[in-house]
Amino acid sequence: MVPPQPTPSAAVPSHSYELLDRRVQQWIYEKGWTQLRDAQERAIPVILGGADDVIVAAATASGKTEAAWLPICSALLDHQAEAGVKALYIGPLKALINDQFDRLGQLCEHLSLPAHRWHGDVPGSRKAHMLRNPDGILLITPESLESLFVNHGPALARILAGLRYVVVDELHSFIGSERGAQLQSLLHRVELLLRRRVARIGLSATLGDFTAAADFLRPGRAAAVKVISSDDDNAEIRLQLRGYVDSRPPRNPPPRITTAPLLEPQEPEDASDESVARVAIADHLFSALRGRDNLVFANSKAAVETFTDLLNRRSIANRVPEEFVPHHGNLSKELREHVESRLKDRSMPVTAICTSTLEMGIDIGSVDSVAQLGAPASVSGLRQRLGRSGRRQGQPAVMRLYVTEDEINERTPPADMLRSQLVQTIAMVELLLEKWYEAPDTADLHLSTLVQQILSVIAQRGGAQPGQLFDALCGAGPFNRVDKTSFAALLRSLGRHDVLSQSTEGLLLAGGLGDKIVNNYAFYSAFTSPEEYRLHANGRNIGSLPVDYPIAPGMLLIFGGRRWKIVSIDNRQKVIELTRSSGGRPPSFSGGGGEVADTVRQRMKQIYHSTEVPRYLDQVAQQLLDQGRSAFHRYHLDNEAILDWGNDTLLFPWRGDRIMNTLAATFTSHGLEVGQDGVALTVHGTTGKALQDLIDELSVSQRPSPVDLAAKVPTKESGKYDAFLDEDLLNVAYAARSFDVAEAWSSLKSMTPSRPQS
DNA sequence: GACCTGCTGCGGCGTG
Repeated sequence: MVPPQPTPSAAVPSHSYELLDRRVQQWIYEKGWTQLRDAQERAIPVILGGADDVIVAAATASGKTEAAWLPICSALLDHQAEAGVKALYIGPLKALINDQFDRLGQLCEHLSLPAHRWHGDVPGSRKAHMLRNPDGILLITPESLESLFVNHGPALARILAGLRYVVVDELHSFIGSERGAQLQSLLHRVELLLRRRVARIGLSATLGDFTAAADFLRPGRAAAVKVISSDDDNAEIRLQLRGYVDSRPPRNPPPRITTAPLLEPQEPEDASDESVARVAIADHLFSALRGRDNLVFANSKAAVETFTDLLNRRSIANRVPEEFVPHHGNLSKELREHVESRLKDRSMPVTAICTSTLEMGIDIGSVDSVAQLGAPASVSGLRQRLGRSGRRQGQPAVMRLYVTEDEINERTPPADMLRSQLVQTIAMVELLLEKWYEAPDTADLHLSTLVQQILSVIAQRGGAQPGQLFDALCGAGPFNRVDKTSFAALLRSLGRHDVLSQSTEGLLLAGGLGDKIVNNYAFYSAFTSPEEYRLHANGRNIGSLPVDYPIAPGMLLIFGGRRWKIVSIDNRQKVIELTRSSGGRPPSFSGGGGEVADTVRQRMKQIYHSTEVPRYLDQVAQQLLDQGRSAFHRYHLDNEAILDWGNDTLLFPWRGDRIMNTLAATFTSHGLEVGQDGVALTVHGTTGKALQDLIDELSVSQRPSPVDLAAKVPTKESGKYDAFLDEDLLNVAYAARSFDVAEAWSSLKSMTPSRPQS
């Protein structure tokens, strides 16, 4: 006799489980789950309610996506008869959408709920099928959703007719960026199209600021967003900060990689001009990481290539398998997928040397340790990187940080004497341990993305009245910080550039240039990308290279962890043909960096003042910290902000980059020549006395308007469509994005010696 | 000294 089967409801006894549809319970039961995870338990009743916007903040691999899908699928089963797509999932990466599609697919199949994915790599036939049979769940990128508005505008209301939920995955990756502004606009336009509100569900593992995240998810109604934060991430953290002193080898003059990305042939062994510190770091990485799975984060693509090459040559010299592989955004999809599959495969140890490409997204499980080469760019990035290790039960998160400072000689500038890279790294580690993260930067007006959205709404509706556009995008929309006057100026500016034209009835249409822009596939993204050459080797595409310096056949190159020689360059097809070689140099990539936060700089000053030595410093790092503190006191930076340095004067405000930028622009507008150099401003050709006089004068003067200050900055274009904006608009945008006049003035006041009232 | 992400529609051709 067969023993009675336990019912699904007996398998996972909990209140939330009981709320789920019987078919979803059945699926959970068949998966063999014995209980729901904390995030799931708490998210299910809220999401099933269907009316609330929700943020689910929980560590990766904590069942966060199921916390959304179990109740969503459960709710959708009640509305299967309705037409149209019922849930949208928006993901920042194609690879993430593919991952989710595979995982969600099992559940959906069990429930007979259709699931579709839509991004650039999905075949047109699948897309056509979705358009004919819109139903179930649609997994899509923001860019592809944009393309639906542009190319299927009239049909979109029908396609999305049954929409009840929008899920935004990796919510943090969108906040504050042009892409985030685009996403907000798309979500708002979906609701305008359907003439009703649709519940939004944001998922993230690293949100530093729930209020900012809620305000991003539902602008203006952040207080109503329900936040489910599941903090069961208490893995032990093991840190080591290793210091290195770089001395140039005795060759004259020392060649510098940054000035000559591709050099003539040279000896294949460790180039004799390779920095002493790099060689020592590579030696340590080789001995510490080999035989295990690790991620090594470098701060640039060039550094990724350099270290992969150094490590591979150590593998060859030691006759051991090559375990070190590069991963960055310019490598071909094939090479990157190869690295990703090697990381997922536990049978062979592998260490990926990477940029931020492996910070988030695809699920590569947990690695044994993480290394950071050079001072981290941000505390939140550091947290994200650390979180890649220690994700298996009972395993600590292990991170080694490698910081290099230059050897001191008679010409060493004060910023290097201060060992500021090391101190910045310590400040960031301390803040990380205190669970502080940078607040997302939401000051930008995103005018470039507003231009894109104006063109998109016009394409969607076949034209629009200026008032309609303002209402749809600015008034109640996500660009609500752009007022009517600025919006009118923006439209006029676009008209002058032939981006927009206006019919005699006042209807706005795309102009000649606007038409070309909308009808090119590059229109759908809100961000720019440089023109690049494809790199071919033996008929295979191995990646791409921005070419903004002279190149010629015969030149050598390190790329994808291997050494190459350029055979030919096809300027028309934009293809560089390569062949294997024994020498080479890593290429140079140009790109923007991050902004060091105010809190980090203020913490740096505290560290200089303190005598405490963090336990995670190795011996060299301790010596470097000691040297930095000695220099700090020797320069009297504990009491003074100004330091005479030859013909120049250095200013140390110990404030974030935005405030430093505001101070620099202020001094420039008073006729001074100012350079921004990490922790210091270098004021050229002036004395400390003269600078102090100016600071005293400024601190009691009226603060300038940020927009007037921006008018004096020569280059202000940064967004994709900034070229179509008039100077006045660029000034407003630049001021919002790059200045903090109030804090800059408070900094000036603090650098004024307090004088007794006479 | 400086990262990452994304991308339509259509015509033409070959194959089952």
